[in-house]
Amino acid sequence: MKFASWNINSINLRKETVLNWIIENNIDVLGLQEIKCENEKFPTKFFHENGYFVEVIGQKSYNGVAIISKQPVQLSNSCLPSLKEEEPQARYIEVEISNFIYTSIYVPNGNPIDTNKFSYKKKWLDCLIKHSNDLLSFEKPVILAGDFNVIPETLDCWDEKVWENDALAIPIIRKQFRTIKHQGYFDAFRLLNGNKTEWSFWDYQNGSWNKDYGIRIDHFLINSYAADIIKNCTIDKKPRGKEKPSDHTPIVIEF
DNA sequence: ATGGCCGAATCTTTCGGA
Repeated sequence: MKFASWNINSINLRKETVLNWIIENNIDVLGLQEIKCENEKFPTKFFHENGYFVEVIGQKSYNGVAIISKQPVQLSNSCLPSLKEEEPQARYIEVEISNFIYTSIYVPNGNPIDTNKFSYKKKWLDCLIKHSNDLLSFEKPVILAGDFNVIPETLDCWDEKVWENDALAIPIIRKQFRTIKHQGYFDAFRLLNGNKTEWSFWDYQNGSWNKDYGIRIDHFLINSYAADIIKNCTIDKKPRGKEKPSDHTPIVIEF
């Protein structure tokens, strides 16, 4: 069973790219972030016609998450439960599929750090900490997948100095990411690949792709039931080098 | 970071992203 996650930066601009990639790579379940459209504007029919099921939590212009799958999934959450009353942004979808719990997560960026965007990120991560802990009560594999907007450690970016005061790497945010892990989750990429340095995002600006100025901010955090059966975890950097790419490249996990 | 982009919508600018 192969799962993937991809911040696609507009699904309507890149629906063919997504379809071709999941077919070529034999992906069973794909979580998308930054679809940047409302539910009605999602290319649901396009994926149905090509044999895939779709679950969408969209919003106008920004954010938005979705799940595309070969088999039908059961929607278990369309928002972080403790944020439900006050959350206007589409950043979380959770499904059950063939004994797995799978998510597509889009954590707020949080910059600049002296604004309410940063406090919103901290609050959002606190709600994710709580919910991820609740998910550990299920005695089955749980995969928290998505764009966490967190550079977990120094070796996850091309130059630590550039990021040291950024909302993606500042100590308090890294600590929240570690708190999720301490509760009972593993960073699947680290678990399988040791200290390998690979990136999942390269900025459109500054010629970052050509200079390989990247960061690793897209992650799979998996519980012990998932760690028991994991086969591999990779970052497929090829899509980032193609025409009209997203600024993120997909990550893949296999069981 | 010499400086360099890209997407949706408000559409020849603005805002958000990382």
